[in-house]
Formats: sequence, C-alpha cells, structure tokens
Amino acid sequence: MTVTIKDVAKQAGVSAATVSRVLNNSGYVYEDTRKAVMEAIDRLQYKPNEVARSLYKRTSKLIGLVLPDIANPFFPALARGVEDKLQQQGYRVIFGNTDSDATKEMDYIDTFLQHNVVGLIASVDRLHHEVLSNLRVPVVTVDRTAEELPAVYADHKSGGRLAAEKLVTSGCKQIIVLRGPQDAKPLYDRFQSAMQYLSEKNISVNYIDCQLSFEDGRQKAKELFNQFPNTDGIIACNDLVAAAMLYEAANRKRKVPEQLQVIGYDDITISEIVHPSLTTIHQPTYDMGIKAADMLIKLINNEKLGTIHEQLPVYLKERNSTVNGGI
Amino acid sequence: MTVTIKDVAKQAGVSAATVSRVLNNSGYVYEDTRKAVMEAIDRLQYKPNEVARSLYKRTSKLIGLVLPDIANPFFPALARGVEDKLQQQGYRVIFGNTDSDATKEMDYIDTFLQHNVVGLIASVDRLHHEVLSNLRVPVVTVDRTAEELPAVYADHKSGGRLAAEKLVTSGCKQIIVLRGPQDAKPLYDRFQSAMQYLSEKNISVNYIDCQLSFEDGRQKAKELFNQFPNTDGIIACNDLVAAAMLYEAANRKRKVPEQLQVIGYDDITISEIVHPSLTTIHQPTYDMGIKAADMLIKLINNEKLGTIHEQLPVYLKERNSTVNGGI
DNA sequence: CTGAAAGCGCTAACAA
DNA sequence: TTGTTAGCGCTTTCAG
Repeated sequence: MTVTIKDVAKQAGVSAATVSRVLNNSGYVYEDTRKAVMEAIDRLQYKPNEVARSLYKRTSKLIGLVLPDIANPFFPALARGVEDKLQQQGYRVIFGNTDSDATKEMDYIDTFLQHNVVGLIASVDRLHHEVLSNLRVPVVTVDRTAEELPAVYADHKSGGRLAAEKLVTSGCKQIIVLRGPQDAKPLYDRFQSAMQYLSEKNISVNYIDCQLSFEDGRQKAKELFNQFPNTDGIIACNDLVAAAMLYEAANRKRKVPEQLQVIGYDDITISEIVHPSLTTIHQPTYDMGIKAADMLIKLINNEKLGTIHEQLPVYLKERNSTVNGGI
Repeated sequence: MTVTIKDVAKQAGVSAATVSRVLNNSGYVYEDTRKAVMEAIDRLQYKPNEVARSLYKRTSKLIGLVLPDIANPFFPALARGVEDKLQQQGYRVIFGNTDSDATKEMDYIDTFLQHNVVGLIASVDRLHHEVLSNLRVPVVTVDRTAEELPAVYADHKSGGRLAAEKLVTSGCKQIIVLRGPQDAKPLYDRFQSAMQYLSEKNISVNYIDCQLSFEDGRQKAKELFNQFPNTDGIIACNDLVAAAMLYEAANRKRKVPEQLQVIGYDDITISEIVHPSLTTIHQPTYDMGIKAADMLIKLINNEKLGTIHEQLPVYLKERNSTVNGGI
C-alpha cells in the first residue's frame, strides 16, 4: 500500500541505509548512487514516514501551541505569526484552546508530549506556569508569560500608562478602568500601571472587573453607566470590551468622544471598524507570534538566546474615540 | 528518562504484552494482574508513547485541519467547533492556514499524512479538490466544500436570495452586489442566487469583485461610491466587507439605512459591534465545525453516514443597516 | 490468562 | 562508500 524506504531501496538496488543517508544528507554517498536513489524516490513518490522517524529520533517536527481561546481575535493574529514562521522552517503546529482551564491545559500538554513535540508555545495564566517549567522540551510563553520561562510579550506597563496618560491629557476627570482577569499577566500589568499613573495625577478613578469578551463588556457597560453616570473616560481591558462600551454609549446617546472618551487595547481589526473608530494601544501581535516561534526554534537548536524575555514596544494609536490634541 | 511500557511491566511483575492488554482493554487479563498493572502505571506516571503506537497501528489520534485563513473571524469560530468536538472524543488537531494557495495546501496535506493523521477536515477552493479525493484517510470538507466529498455547509442559495429579497422588500432600487472569490463555492452560490433573484425582480443591479478582507472592502467601497453614486442597497460578500461599506459610507456622510442599506453575510461578532449594527445572513458557524467533526468521526469509525452532504440553514438577522418592515 | 517474539518504518553504529 | 544489524516503544499473533 504505502511505499516504504525498503521499496525505494529495492527499486534503486541499494540498501535501506543508503536511502536513509541520501534522505538525511548524512554519511558519504556516491553521486551515482544518490542519483539512482533520488530517481527511485521520484518514481515511487516516496514520502518518509514521519512517525517512524519520530519514534527512533525521539523528536519530531511538531510543535504544540496552547492558547486560551482562538475565538478572541487577538489570538488568531498571534497564531498566524507562530504558524507562518514555523511552517516556513518545516515545523507543524498542533494546537489546543484551553479556555484558561487548567485541566484542558494539562491534557493538551500531555498529549502533545506523547506525540513527541519538539517544543511548546504557550499562553496560559500565571497559576498554571509550574506545569510548563519541568517539561523535557523547550517552552516559550507568549503574551501570558511566565517570569521563569522564555517569554515574548508587549510592554504592558507602558501600555497601561499610555492609555491613562492619553485620557488625562485629553481632559478626562472621572475615569473608569475596566480590569481584566488578573491571573493573566498582561492584564495585570496594564491595569496596575494605568491605576498608578492615575493616582499619581490625583484623578478620580474607579474600576470594574470584566472578562475579555464583547458580551461581558456589554454587561459591565450597563453597570458602569448606571453606577457612574458622570464618567468621562473609560480605559478598557481590550478592544472587544472597548467596543462594547461604545455600543452601550451609543444606546444611551452619550457622545463619544465629546462627552465620553474610550480607549481600548490590542488594536485588532475591529478597532478600526467600529464607530467612532477606536483609540487603542497597539500591540505587535503578529510579530509576537513570529518572535516566539523564532525563539523556540533557537532553543530547539540549542542556540544561545540574546534575552530570555523579549519585550516588544506598544504605542498609542489615536483614532476617534478620544479627543485630539492636549488639554 | 522517559518511562516506557517495559518499566511498567517490570514494576508490575508482568510482561509488556500484558501491560499493553490492560492499556487497550484487549484480550483477557485477571482482575488482580490488571490492578497490579494499573498501580504500576499510576506509580510511575506512565503515559503511552503515541508515536510508537501510531507506528504500529498505522493510525493515530491526530486529525488535520486545513483552513484558508484563521485571521478571518469566520474560521476561528469554525475551528473552535471542530476542535471542541474532536478534543472531547480524544482526538487532537494539527492545523494549517493555506491562504488558498495550492502549494501550501499540498504541503500541509502531505505532512499531515506523514504524521498518520486519521482524517482530514478541509476548507479549500474548488480547483484544489482533486487533491482531497484520493487520500487514504477520510476527508470532510466544510464551508468550502466539494461535491464529490462529504461536506458540511450552510444553505448559501437561500442566503443569497434572502439578502437580495430583504433589500428589495425594503425598497432598494439600485443594488450593488459585491462578488467574492468565485473559486470558493459558498461565495459562488450566494452571489448567483442573489443575482438571479434580483434579475427576476427586474432590479437594476451591478456587481464588483471583492476579496474577503476589510482592506479590500474599503478599496472597493471607494470605487463603488464613485462609480455608482446612486446606489441605495449593497449586498456584501461577507461581514468584513459589509463593515468596510459602512465605514466608507460614514466617511461620505451617506446615511445608513435611510439613504443606503447594507447587508452582510456570516454574522460574526463584529456585525453586532459596528455602527449601525449590521443586518446579515446568519451562518451556524460553530455548529458547522461540530457537525464536520461528527461526520469525520463517523467515517473514521466506519459508521454509515445519513447524508454525505449536510446542509445547515441560514437565516436573516435584521439589525440596523437596513430599514425595518416592508415596502 | 500470560509471555516470547516479531515487526510497524526508520536511523545509526559497526563492519566490510 | 555501502550493507548488516539492532532497536526506538508499542501491539499482536502464537504458543503455552
């Protein structure tokens, strides 16, 4: 049925070992034999069985990718970065959505390892990092990173400050911060640094806990507008939530940005699409994926890493949900 | 280093064959021996090596998922459906984004097979279907389906008609249809049926070719507004493109829906977020993923399929980019 | 009911 | 330079 290395060997009139040699460019092979083998391979359309290879070498071309939820538009962008880089280097991606559920994470990691993945890229909450620390393969964390592991992430301390700063310089006096899940480091960092900046500036500020979805955003938006009707500035934990704020503001005829300014986080595609378009903190999401893949490949190849922690810059992307210029 | 079946065997004082038997619930094993083996497994934290298993059985728990582009929000929803179902059944997903590029498709499919995937779920353009037809594993196509293969898709003929019908009953006289890539069956079907309905009703209609991205949508929106300034209804090929239309309409101060009505397709999250919120054709995207996975699992288990082609209904989701009521 | 042995397809010593 | 052999970890005859 399937054509194996033996078939090729027979066809080429050599031994399997020789075929293997030309396949892997290992050892010496006469140019003529190499040619004969190549022809046999072509003729038989032979493709090496990666599973057999993997069994012997105890390694593979597979890399596990563990993400919270690919339905959140931030992660597909990241995933594309990872995949594009890895695919180009001959690796393949196995992936799993964890919904930040520890059991699912364990489950995926286990089976990834059972499939001899040669490395892991993961974005998981802080509480679950121990799991990642003693694996027999290299791990790179991305976005939801771990101190003790290689990590690629954006500068959320700047991000949080930038957002707060923007609203303050644009004249907001009554600010509400939406606080994302604090188990996720990026959400923690940006919240803390925004709050710190605001308290330094003696701005009146309150916060509301919020999940990262549009749905929860709407829920919390309602609470917000009821509980804090005088709010003139909102710092959302991500763009989805910011969009929900805009949505509810429109429902209540609150003019954005004249009466209420809103700032998001991530700069996913929708932030440009919503009305008014969303001022936000831009993350280099795709690049983070690329970088994480890069880093992992280096680790796999036992190359030295420049830094264990690769922090990428963010910037303020001004659109129309905040007022332009200064105070 | 890694604990193998032999270690378990030694620990339990039996042979590897026996351990294998309890692992697979195959053959007869004394309850006592079974217990001993289980204990040894527990104590040693033994996890079977899936690669070795796969090599012998020439099969695995891996399923390949081939999608055009996970950055298009439609596909992550589909992917989640696929993954949730498969994961729950003990399968794992390897995936690849093809950007509708035949080479990438081939590449992924090849390596998936080399990894002994036990089945494939694919969404690829019609031109590339032949590749899928003679694989040694079952294939289910989803969304971008193939006649000759098992398929899960939404009823795009109804979808196209529904969209056209809506605009006509809402009083549009000058309609523009954005035509998506016609190599993709869903885009073909919905375009054809919309056009047919409109021609039956003797509505003045033109079309413009458009990619499925927001960016190209903006481009084409500009052309549209320049070339056909009297347009009062737009049928977009998907929600991303519809959002681009709204965006450009806002730029040009064209009032939606009063002067211009827009209808999208897919009902992805953003269609609710944009302003005005988008009337669209709802696809059961997540469910399509679930169904495709279901179907594939049946094929893998050699169960009979009720139908080879599973068509799911769509419906018109009315929001605020069209006017309410009838003529 | 259990163990010994062979083999899935490939690679890496080791000889020749 | 090439072939022979053994073995990666597991499953499955086949004896017993």
